[in-house]
Amino acid sequence: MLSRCSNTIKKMPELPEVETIKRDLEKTILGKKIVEACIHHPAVVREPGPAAFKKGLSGQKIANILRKGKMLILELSNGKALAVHLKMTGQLVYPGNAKKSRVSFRLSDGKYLDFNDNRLFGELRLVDNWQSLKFIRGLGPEPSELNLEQFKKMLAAKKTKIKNLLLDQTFIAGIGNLYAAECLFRSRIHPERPAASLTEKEKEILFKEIKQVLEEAIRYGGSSVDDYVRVSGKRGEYASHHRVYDREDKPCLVCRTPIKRIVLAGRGTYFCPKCQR
DNA sequence: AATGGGACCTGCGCGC
DNA sequence: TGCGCGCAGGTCCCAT
Repeated sequence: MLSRCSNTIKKMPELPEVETIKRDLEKTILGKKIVEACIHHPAVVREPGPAAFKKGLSGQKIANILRKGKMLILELSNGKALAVHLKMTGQLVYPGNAKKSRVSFRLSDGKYLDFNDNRLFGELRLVDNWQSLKFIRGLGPEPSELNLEQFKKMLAAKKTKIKNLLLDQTFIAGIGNLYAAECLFRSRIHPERPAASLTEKEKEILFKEIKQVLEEAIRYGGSSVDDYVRVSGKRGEYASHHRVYDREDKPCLVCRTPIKRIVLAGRGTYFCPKCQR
């Protein structure tokens, strides 16, 4: 039997974590100017080239900060935007030390905003028009902007497994592997159920749980399982509220049945085989 | 057309 | 004790 310790699990920031970072950034760096971008590892700068990236950022005020799904957008005073995707191990830390960062931004207050990213999956893009980014254009609706009727319509005729659908950013924005597991557990829905097979009642419950879990996680500052930290470097406090994620073989918190782990869409999927049908 | 799997990466736990 | 393998996951891309 494979056993996984919880600290081997890498978890990327999902909607609640990125939203927490967005709010932290609003409190700390909004309105400040980027004096200089120091690129320590060019791989994370996806567009444009390093020179144009530095030039386009230099002297620009951070005018507005938005989140779209798991993507952060920093709108700049020159009309361009810095789009940031943290992927799995990306972090934005302020004030940083500019030492282990992939890119650090020296701000007008003399401090650094560090972009850290062990695994180099993260993406920084300086663009003229963030709305036209392919990822943004493909994004499904934000859970918070969705009503029940729309959600029901979206599920209709979908034969895909419900878990896979929740992970699909073009279907709904911001849910990742951890929150998909938590939402389905609380809704008592088996992750492999074809989406369209959910009863009206189940669709209502799932809709409600998605909103509730995400809101709750935001209130706790997100889930720090491994790499995710808040802008201050502090951990999010939601992980202790997880009920099913990363609990393989541990007793279900409702019925004591051992939690099962299967692989769906290449992702570890945790569920209670008794509660979730 | 929808679905699935590999690539991209690195750090860490575990097995030998 | 030490080393190397396999796994973790979001998104893109390609094959079926």
